[in-house]
Amino acid sequence: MNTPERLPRKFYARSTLVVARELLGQRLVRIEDGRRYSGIISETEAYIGMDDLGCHARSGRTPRNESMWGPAGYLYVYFTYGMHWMLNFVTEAESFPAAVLMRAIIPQEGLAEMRIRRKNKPDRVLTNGPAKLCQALNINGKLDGADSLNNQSPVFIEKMPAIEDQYVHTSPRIGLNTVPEPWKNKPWRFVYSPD
DNA sequence: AGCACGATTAACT
DNA sequence: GTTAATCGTGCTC
Repeated sequence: MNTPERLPRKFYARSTLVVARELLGQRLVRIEDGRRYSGIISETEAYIGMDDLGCHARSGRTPRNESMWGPAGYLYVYFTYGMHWMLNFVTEAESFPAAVLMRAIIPQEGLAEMRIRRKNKPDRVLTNGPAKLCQALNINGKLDGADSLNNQSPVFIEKMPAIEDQYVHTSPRIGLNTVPEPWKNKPWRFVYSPD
């Protein structure tokens, strides 16, 4: 069986909405101590530029959101709610701040270790949230600003067959409680529902 | 220096 | 359905 290729940088250097849609069905991989932990991406959200008032880039370039201005395919990992990490892949042209948030994956490899990291919660809630998948894959701020296309990268995405539109739906982004319209209800969340 | 709140989660009623 | 946990960040004074 062939080793899947990683998505090329050109994949990420496009419209964030297209990248967020097409990342559904692709395989998120975390390598740690030579072991693989992975899952199929099943939920994403797009955050697009300084004009998007739901995006961290809205308040300009700061140490926290610096990675969003970097090259496509780099990681933007940030800390929130005093306890949670979130994983994003940077998109579009360098110096344009945009990224796709990983909101859920369907676990594939490394389930046993994921269960331990997730406190033996039921499998159905192992990686069905942005902070949950970071916990299961042990993703934290040390990975912020890393290039997922570097050969040594411990986090990257492997190419898998595209998902048909029939299995995809969109909705407003989650958790933007105090974000004004029209940004609050932009249908920039993408969900892959198999079956 | 102080403060309000967050791209959430888990544990409640 | 509601709410506590928990603290870095950005904004105001």
